[in-house]
Amino acid sequence: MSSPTAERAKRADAQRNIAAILEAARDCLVEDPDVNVGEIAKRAGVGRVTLYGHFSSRAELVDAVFARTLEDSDHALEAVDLSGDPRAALDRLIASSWHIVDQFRSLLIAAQRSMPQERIRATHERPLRRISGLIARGRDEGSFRSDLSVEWMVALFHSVVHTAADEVNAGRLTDEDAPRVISATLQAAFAPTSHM
Amino acid sequence: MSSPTAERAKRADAQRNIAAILEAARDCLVEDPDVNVGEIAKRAGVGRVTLYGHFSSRAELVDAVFARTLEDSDHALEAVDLSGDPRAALDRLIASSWHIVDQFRSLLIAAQRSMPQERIRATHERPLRRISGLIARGRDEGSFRSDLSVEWMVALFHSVVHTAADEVNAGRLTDEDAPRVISATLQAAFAPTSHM
DNA sequence: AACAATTCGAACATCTCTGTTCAGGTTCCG
DNA sequence: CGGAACCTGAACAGAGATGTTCGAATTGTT
Repeated sequence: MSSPTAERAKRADAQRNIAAILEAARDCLVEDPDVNVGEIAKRAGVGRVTLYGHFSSRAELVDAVFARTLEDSDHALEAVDLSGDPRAALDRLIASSWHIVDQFRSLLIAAQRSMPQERIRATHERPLRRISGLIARGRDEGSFRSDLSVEWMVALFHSVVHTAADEVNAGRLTDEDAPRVISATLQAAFAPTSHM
Repeated sequence: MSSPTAERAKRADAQRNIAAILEAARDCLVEDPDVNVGEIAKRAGVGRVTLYGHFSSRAELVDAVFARTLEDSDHALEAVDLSGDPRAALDRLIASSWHIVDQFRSLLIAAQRSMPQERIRATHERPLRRISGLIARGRDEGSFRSDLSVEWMVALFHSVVHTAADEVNAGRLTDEDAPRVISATLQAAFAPTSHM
């Protein structure tokens, strides 16, 4: 039954350990982007050697955690209704994106230190497309300005949400205020220019 | 003549070397925030031991380079006329800040990896005050919106300029377009809300 | 029960970087 | 010119981290 190329299914305990390692790695990396492999193994309740048996290098582990997190995030974003008035949709997207970014800010830093830029970008592709799609539609319908490139507006979206996360982290902004502030900023930045 | 607390003046060759090290360190850190001490010494045309004779640790050297760069930047910003229409002043400030941030983006990363957050913030104090002052005045005069905190607007200023630098670095924005895009973004984000 | 897959810790090999020591040479400064 | 300050390269010590090897024990699968 097993095709020549298909690897034999892992044993149950191996699968459990892999899952535990991924979960522990995510937790550890969120706390400290420079956490070492030993710490991750310990938190996963597993020997360091076992970890290396499943992930041949630290970079590979970080990549796996990062990719999986982006997948999860994209799945969460799938539930957001992006139809209707683009401005309202933008607010909904902000509300949902905010917590995700805030939560995994440190994980992104870890990724930036061990993964090539293109790989990080590629991993972001699907969530990026959601934002990009909404912005493009908003422009077409005249709800958003057209004198700035979609790419820039996407970058701005990212940037503003991230900045809010940093400000919360620094104690200069509260958790509850963040979505409102982000929204007030982006809605103004995206609005069509009056004098055209 | 030398007071008890005053250190004896360094010898001329020592002063030259210190200057060479600072300059080399700035160049190296701009190219690679993780550059090692040996590389910096080599570029300064000096032995590693000599470097450690003047800076007792890598962190101290990074701090010195960073502080000096911020000083230089602040001095450059001093020439910018921040009086008159706040909107026009903002544009002038953007034009001047843009190149500085673009140039020393990598240096900031190096600082973030070896200096405590408060120290980085403290080093930014003077340039930060310029921005903050302009924004406050613009708000008072009704040129800028008042429904967002000055702190947030300052953070946004930083963030947008930085994002532009990243986008240029990634090839998604050209060097010449950057100031215009930054300005178009910030002016919109700072403008008073119409429906108040 | 038997076999293979998996795990374990401890030890090992390496690498890279930081920071120090030393002994001898060079440069400055009065 | 004489002494102190300074520089030098090489070598050393040490901290961490990654990744590997080993033999023995354990656990899943059939």
